[in-house]
Amino acid sequence: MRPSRRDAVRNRDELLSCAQREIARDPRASLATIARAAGLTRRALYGHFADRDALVRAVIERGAERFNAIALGVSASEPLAELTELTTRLWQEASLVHASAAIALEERYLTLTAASLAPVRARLAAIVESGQRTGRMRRDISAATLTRLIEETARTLIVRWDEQDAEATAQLAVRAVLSIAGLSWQDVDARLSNVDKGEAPDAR
Amino acid sequence: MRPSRRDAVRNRDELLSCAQREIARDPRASLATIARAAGLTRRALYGHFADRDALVRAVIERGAERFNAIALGVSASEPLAELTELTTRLWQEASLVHASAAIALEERYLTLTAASLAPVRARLAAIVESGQRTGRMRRDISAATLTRLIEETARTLIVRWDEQDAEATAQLAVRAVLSIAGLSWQDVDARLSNVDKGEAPDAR
DNA sequence: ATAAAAGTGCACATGAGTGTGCACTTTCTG
DNA sequence: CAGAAAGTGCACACTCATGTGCACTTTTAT
Repeated sequence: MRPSRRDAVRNRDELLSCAQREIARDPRASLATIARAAGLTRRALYGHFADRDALVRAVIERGAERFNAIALGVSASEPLAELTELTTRLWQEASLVHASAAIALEERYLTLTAASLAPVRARLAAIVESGQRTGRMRRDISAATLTRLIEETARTLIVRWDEQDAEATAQLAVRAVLSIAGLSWQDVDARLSNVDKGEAPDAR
Repeated sequence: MRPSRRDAVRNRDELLSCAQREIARDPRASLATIARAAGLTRRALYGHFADRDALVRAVIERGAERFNAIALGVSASEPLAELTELTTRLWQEASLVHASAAIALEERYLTLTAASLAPVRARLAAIVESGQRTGRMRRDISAATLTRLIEETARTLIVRWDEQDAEATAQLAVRAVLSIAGLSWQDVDARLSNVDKGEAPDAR
C-alpha cells in the first residue's frame, strides 16, 4: 500500500499539460486525443481522473495557480507601465489564456474559470482604478467597463493572433491595449520606442 | 409537378434564420434544435437541405448578401466617420456577426466564411488606407495589420457583449474601434459628443 | 375537390465519444 | 527480487447526433 509512484505523478502532470494544450487547440478535444498526446491510453487516463469533468476542473485549477503568479509578479512605478507588463506576461502564457478562454465557452465551467481568473482580474481592476485616478487612462468609460474592455482586447489579441513573429505580435497586443486605455497612437508609439525611460507622458 | 408552395418557401427561410440564430447561440446546435425553433420536425428539415453541411453553407451565403449590403451602405465624408458608421451598422447585425464568427471556428467553413465577409473587409481596408493617407489614423501599424486589428476589435465587442443596454454598448464598440484606430480618448469623446458636427479633428 | 407538395412519426443504421469491467503485462520501489 | 502500483487491450453499454426509408396526414394551389 505504498502511497504513489514517481512516474505516475509525472504522467498525471503530463496529462494536465497536454489537456491544456489540446483544449487550447480544440475545446472539444477527446480524451483519446489528450491521452495519446501524453503518451498514455485512454483507459489509463481514467486511473488519474474520474471523468472528463474532473480532468477539466483540474486543468482550470492548475491554470489558477499560474494566473495568480502572474498577478503577483506585476509591479511597476506607474499604471500604464503595469498594464504593459501585465499584457506581456499574459502573452507569454498564451496557451494558458487560450485554454481558459476555450473552457469558459462551456456554461458549466464559467464559474470556476472566472474564479481562476480572479487574481488577474483584480490586479487589472486595481491598475485601471489608479490609471483613471492619476489621469493616465481614459475617463469616458467607467472603471468596471474599461477593465472588461481591456481584458477582452488582450484576450482577443492573444487568442486570435497565430502569427509567426512572436516578438512583433506581443508588441501589437501592448499597442492595442494601451490604445484602448485611452492613449493616442503617438503616445503609444513614443512609449514603446524608448523603453528605457522610466517616466512617461500622461494620456492628455 | 407544380414548382413550389409559398409556405414551403417561408419554412425554408425560417429554417435559415433560426439556424443563424441558434448557431450564434451555440456553434454546434443540433438539427433537431434548429428545426424545432423553426416550428418543424428534424425530418422536414431534410426536405429543404440535403444535410447539415448544405444548411450551414446556405446560412453563410445568406449572410454574405447582408454583409454586401452593409459594405455598400457605408459612405461618409471622412474615414473616421465611415469607420463609425461601419461599426454601428455591423452592431445592428449582431446576430449575423455572431453566427459568422461561430461558423468560422470550423476549419471546414473558413474559406466560405471569409468569402462572405470579403465585401465588408474590402470596405474596411479602403477606409483604413484612406485614414492613414490623410493622417487621421495611426501609422505605427501597417494598413493590413490595422485592418485586421479593427476587425477583431469590432467582432469581439459585438460577440462578447451581451449587456441589456444596446444603445450604450453600440457606442462602446465605436469608442473601442476609434481608439484602436489611433485616437486619444479625448478625441474619441469629443467626436461622439457632437454627432451633428460634419467635420472632425484629425488624430494628431 | 383534388392531386401534388410538404410535413409527421416512426424505425433503423451509423459513427463518435464516454465510462466501466476484467484479465493481463510492465515498471517502479523498498 | 518481490509485490504493488500503473498501464494495456479488449469488450461492453450508453448517449447523442446524423442521415435515410416509408407509410401516413395536412396543406396549398389550381
